Amino acid sequence: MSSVSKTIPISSPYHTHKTTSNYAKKSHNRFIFFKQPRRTCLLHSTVCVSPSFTNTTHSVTQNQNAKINKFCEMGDLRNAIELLTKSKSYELGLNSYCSVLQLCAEKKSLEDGKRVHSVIISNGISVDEALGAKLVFMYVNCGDLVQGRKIFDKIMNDKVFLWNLLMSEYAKIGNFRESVSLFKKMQKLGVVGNCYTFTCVLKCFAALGKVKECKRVHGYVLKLGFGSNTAVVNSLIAAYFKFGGVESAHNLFDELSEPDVVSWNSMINGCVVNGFSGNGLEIFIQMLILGVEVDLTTLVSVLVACANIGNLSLGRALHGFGVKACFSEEVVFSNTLLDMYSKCGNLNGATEVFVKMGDTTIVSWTSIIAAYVREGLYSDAIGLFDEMQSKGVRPDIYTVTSIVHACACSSSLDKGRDVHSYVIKNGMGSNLPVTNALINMYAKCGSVEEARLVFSKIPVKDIVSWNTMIGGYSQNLLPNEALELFLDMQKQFKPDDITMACVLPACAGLAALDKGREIHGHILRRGYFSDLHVACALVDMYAKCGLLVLAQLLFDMIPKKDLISWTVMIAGYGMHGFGNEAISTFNEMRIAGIEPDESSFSAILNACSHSGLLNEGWKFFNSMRNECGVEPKLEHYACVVDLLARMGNLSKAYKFIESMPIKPDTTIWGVLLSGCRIHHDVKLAEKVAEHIFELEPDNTRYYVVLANVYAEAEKWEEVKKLRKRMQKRGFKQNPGCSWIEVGGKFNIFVAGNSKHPQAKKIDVLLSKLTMQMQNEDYSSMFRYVLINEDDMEKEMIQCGHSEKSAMAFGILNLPPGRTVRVSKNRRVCGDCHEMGKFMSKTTKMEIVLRDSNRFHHFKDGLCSCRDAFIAAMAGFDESRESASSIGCFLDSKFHFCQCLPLIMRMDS
DNA sequence: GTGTTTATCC
Repeated sequence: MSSVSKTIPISSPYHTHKTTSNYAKKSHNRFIFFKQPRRTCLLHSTVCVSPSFTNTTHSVTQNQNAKINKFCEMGDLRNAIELLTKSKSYELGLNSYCSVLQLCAEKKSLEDGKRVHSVIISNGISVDEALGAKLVFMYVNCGDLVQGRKIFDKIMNDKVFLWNLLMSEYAKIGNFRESVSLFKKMQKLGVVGNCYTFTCVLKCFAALGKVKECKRVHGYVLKLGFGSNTAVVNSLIAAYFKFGGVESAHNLFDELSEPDVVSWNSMINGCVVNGFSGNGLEIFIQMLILGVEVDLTTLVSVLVACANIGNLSLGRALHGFGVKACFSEEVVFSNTLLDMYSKCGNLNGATEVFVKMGDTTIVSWTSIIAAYVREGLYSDAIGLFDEMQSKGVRPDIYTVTSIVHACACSSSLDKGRDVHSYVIKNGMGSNLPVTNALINMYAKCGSVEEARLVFSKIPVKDIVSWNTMIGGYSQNLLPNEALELFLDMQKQFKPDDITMACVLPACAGLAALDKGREIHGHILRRGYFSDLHVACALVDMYAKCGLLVLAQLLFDMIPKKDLISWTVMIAGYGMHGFGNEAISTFNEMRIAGIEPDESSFSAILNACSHSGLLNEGWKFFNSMRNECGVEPKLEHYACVVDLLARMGNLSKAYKFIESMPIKPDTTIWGVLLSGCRIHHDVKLAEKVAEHIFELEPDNTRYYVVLANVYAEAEKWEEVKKLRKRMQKRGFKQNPGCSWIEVGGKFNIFVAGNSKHPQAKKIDVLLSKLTMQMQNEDYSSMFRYVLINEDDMEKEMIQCGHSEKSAMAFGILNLPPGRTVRVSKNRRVCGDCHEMGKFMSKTTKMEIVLRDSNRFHHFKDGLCSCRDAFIAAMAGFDESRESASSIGCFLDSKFHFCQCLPLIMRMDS
């Protein structure tokens, strides 16, 4: 780096055009810049055309042949062919045909070549080795590989150069198999290869992923004495890098007596491709120190290295370097440069390069589109994509992948579908990056069915396909599907760190602690904890499975915590009711120099809600915009309304909602409605409810809340009216359900269903405990009279007390000292909440109950949710009012997945 | 020799 800036005065790359040529001359004595030499014709120098004059009339023949040769020498193909065609067969020597064919080949004129060939045929010339070779060369060089091969097979030439020609031609079109099979045939016939043969065959074996064959060729090459041939060793270096043999490649390079620019480039590129960009840069600097010539390839590789490690300053220097070396007109240079700026986070630089480009290719467009996507400017990226197409540039797989990603990130489902049909129409449907991006797009846009459809149609899936689909299920709150797919995947693939990060949220969603622990073991064995994504997902999983202490322990083990890790921990404390711990963690984060974002403010405000910390909540809310420049969203306003309403500041909460700069949704009004219920404000409740019914007339849950408000005020007429209004809408609710994992097996208790094998034992225990509770006057906690059961639909009122049964099952089946961990898909009912406390006191067992909103730790007759809230709500179960009152009223993203665990046995 | 796909939090 320093050597670059010492020798080259770096000014802005954009202002160097005028002085370019002068500067290039000046720097010539230190660095030699050159563009790649044009591929010279190999055959021109190696083919000896035997001058065989077998025909009669010496002077005429000589005359015609000499004229043709003269035309050929001057490159006048038209006249050469004209003369050839006009001449009589006996006037022409083989030499003339060869010369004309050679010129056709050089001019890449297949039409003319074919004409010469037909003249040869009609003249009845027998094609000898030399003429045959020329014909093959002409056809191959003019792009007709098939015809060339046909003639080659007829003449069976033993000249190496023809074999090399065909091999390299097949390699060029990507038919490495054919190239390799020619090599094998050649060996069978005893044709000894030369350096061109081996460079080509190494390339082919490397491309085919044949490690063993490459090593065999390596040995063969040494035996034949090509071990010090720079070109051959260069191919060996490239081959070893291809298989990750970084050390072998280095050894080969070190032993090279005369490394050329290709050797250096191979080393740099090999390092960069294998993830050692830093080493690549070091080698480049070595090159500069030694004064080795630097070419376009070198610059391109080094720019990629800069992009990989985000070294913008070196990238800029190389920009100037390249401009001075006259590479600015090279599309490849500009494309790489563009991408470097983008990957180093400098969109302006990337855009400037793009705008100033003379010629652009599909790569340029893809790079600039990817640059916008990288910056989160999705609609601009989509706009560029459309502009590109309107200019007649057809998107390829790379472009499509990038734009599908943009659709995924901006939830542009319709555009995504458009691109999908383009993919199908253009036969890109079998490209894995494309299909994987499509799966991701559908999943991110919430259309899991379409995602699954694309996934199912892939015949050979890679690990990205599996990870994407598993993650898609997790994100769409389908943890059972995610875990099921995770099991399927393991039949074919070893999960990697990304798989872990994709599947852990599913464990968290189901509170599947045993499965989570199993995955944790996997993570430890494979050393995945060092990955931040994995570590955060693990902390989150343990927090959501109720093991807050373990979550905290793991969190402390994360060496470099980022915003997400802090947010996970803050949210973890919050959902367990540790508001003060959440606050101190939040403060610690800020001291660590990490600026909070929307999500971390959600986490801390929710934590305040769960712990009823009104003043603190206000403080955080105000600091959002004022100190941190984060614009509050609906979820943040909802937390403040929750805090105000819970504390009885109902009119203040109402005014707060009215003053909101964004339109309040039903959640916000619903939170206030719940507050009205707790504080028995019928009038305000009616007013608030009308706002809700206007916004969401079909959401019956708020009718239920209002019905409870009326019932508690004994306004039975109003309850009746409301019930009629509700019946018109219809009322449906999923069953309440609780589950407990014992010995890796899920035991599910559905409300009102007593089909569990241990139902009798559970009933006996619960009856016994209920009796004890009544004796100890626990029932006095139930202050409210329930709405008359006959008045309301039965299923609406029935709680079924599934959590009670699950807790009882845990007590009966777990050894003493173990914590009973129960999860519920809805809010805990007040009755069961009291039972939980009582159980923890009489059995001396700790019970952790996760409801749809938060955790309740029952210990020694107390609950972590603090019973201040219980007094206001006791006796009301969640089936009558789902935005109930333990903890906060909120139904935000903060809530747990409300799915039931369908997989009964999780052991794989 | 340049460009593309998967993950953690609220």
